[in-house]
Amino acid sequence: MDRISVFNEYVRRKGLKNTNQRMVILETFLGSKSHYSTEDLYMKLRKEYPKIGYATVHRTLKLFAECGIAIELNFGDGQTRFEPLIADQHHDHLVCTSCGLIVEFTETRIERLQEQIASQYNFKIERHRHELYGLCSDCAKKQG
Amino acid sequence: MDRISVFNEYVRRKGLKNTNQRMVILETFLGSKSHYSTEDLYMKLRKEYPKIGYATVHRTLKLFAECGIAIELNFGDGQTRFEPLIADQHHDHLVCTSCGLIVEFTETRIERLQEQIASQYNFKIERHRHELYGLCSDCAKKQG
DNA sequence: TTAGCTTCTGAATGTCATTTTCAATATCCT
DNA sequence: AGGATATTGAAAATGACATTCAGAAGCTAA
Repeated sequence: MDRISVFNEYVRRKGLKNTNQRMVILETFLGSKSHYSTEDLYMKLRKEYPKIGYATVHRTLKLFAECGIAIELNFGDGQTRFEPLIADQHHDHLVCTSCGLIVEFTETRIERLQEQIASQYNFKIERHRHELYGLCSDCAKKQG
Repeated sequence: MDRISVFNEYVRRKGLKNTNQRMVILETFLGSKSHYSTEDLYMKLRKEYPKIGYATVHRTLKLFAECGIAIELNFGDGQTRFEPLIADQHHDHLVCTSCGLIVEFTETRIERLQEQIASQYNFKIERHRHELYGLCSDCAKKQG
């Protein structure tokens, strides 16, 4: 089931309504590989739909996270970012602390070790966050 | 060098001053295993030192992070927490999403894999964040 | 020790992302 | 279509964090 269907399904099940704004936001959100903050997406949408409200964008992004087609990311810069999520395609992030570049990685060996740790402590893991912060190759060159 | 000395050293080197409030905050901060938010520590201190200000607690915690005797943690609940840090004793966290329990873990195999990933992408890692979210054994029992 | 300079403190205020409110509007169901 | 209910967008509220400022306290040199 694609993400648009997942969203529609969720909206129906919850007795919510399917509005133009939500569709427009969804399409724009899915049609990019970016990690949008509310601000980012709002600015992008405003070019084509000047009447759209900031609060609507924000509420809709939260809704995406709620229904599982997006996840909230928080890299500690005081801005929550939202990332379109593909079912069963988990990944983690490398974040350049200089230019803000975000690179995704997956490492199944780490995932397995996580499970071991969880069972050691009798935790039932729901999700995790794993971020590596440092300089990307370009910034490392520039800044020594 | 213990953490009090590290702090005093830092204060001296930076031309800052050694005040009563800072000492009181430092002692309380180090004398607990908690992961304090500014609010938490402020409330705790207030019992014994009612005149201490929120801003002072907050500024001092930032100072601890600055001089390396604490790190800022962010578990995505909108509150920055500060953790007393022991030099060379890095660890990551298991966080119970139900009761808020925080358990620390270390796993050198994961650390090694991280380094491999970083070099794959030509990143120069400065720090990382690795958190596993889920239910602790108690909450898992209670909530099924 | 004191004078004099600098930093610190605490209360108040500012800032910024996010959330809520509310009246007008749009959607959905029958 | 009619009517109940959710949504929208502008504005205001919230909450964590940061800054300001005047008075207080720490530091340094003589």
